[in-house]
Amino acid sequence: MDDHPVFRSGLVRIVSQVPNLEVCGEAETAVQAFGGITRLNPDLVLMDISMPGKSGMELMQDLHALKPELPVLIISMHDELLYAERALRAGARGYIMKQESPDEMLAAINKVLSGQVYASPRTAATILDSLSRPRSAASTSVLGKLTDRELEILRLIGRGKDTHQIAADLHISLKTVDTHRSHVREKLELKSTTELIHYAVRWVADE
Amino acid sequence: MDDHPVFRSGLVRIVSQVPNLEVCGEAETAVQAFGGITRLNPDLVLMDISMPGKSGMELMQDLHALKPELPVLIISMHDELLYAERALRAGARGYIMKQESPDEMLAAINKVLSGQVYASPRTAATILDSLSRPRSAASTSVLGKLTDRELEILRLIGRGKDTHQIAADLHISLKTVDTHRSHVREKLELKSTTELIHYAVRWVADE
DNA sequence: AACACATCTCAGGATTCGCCTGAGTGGCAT
DNA sequence: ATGCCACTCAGGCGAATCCTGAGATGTGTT
Repeated sequence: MDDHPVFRSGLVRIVSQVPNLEVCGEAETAVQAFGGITRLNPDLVLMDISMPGKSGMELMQDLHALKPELPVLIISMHDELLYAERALRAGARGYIMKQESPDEMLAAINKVLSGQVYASPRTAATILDSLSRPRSAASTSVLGKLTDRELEILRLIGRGKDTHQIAADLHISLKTVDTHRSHVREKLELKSTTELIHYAVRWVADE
Repeated sequence: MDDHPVFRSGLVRIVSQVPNLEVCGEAETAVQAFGGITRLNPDLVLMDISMPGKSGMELMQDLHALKPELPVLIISMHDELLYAERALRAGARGYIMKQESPDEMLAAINKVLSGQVYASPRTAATILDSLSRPRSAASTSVLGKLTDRELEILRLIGRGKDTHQIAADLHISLKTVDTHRSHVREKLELKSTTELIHYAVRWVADE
């Protein structure tokens, strides 16, 4: 699943070239993906987590709750260790970046299919490192203190969305978005709304 | 040029399917692209620009300085009118989003190849609208429409100051700052406060 | 099983903020 | 002198924000 048709086309081609692999379905949105997965019952799901509207992370969690044994490989466009860790924690079996070569993509796919977990060496090293030092790092950055939902809202704020749009996108109450905003402001020690937006925009700018 | 090999692969396939189109080279980085373009002398360049990094924008300008007549179609992952306008101003002949379908990609490519400028209907409408308002011919940018005071306010907003701080800094009434803000919003056609801050922060970021 | 804890969700009320209308002053050009 | 523009500010109304509190769910602990 990916909301970039051309990228998806390229990925399908790469996967199809391998004899024992076959693409049984594609999806552009979270709902399409969910429907397709329940209907087609695939052996593996390739998923981009940076998608418009619904959070890919949320879909990841729902999917994992529905089919815990279904391996999912996350294909992300950002090199965020933060995302990788959260994705794996949400039940993903692998995390790879869009920048990677087709060969590396196939390697990741095969590894996940065989039951192993895939992560780039750098990602793996950092995650293992953070596990060995549970509390000291306290998350390399203040952003680590934020929950998945809070991080998602911060990202949407950074993209220029106001509270109403965010509520609509996430299908939750305006009041809920409000609460998340407050928590983000509190955790990040931002005094005003302006500072919050300022921080969010700058953070999103250097994803 | 794109730093996502799989996306590039998909794009190459789509372009290759059209009889009279041929891909003569690919590049992953700016330097590769520059070398390839001077060596292969293509009729058209398809380029992804990761705007936040700003390097794509600079490359666009350099490229245009080197070969002003070479048409460039920007493929961006951002649905940002601000980016589209900047890209076209930097010499690009078209601006399309990664979310678009292969058909739309081909339509854009053909349009640019035939010498026309491509932009999505929404993007085109906004840009044309801004051009249809005569105003001072001296202003190459929408920012030119702003008065000195308004520009100053916008800069302070971009630095993360809220209305109260700005009023204090400038030793004027909160209401006056309020009025300036309204005028800025009006001239820049920004719908909400969030968009205003969003615009301001990014403008300040690449002063 | 019982418990504490975190997360996500939402509401009500107090307050502030943003937005719109209107308006006064001073500079500058025709 | 007149018109235009930039800058300044106030009042009022609706909207957004901030704070407090709280229910539901899931997770991990004892």
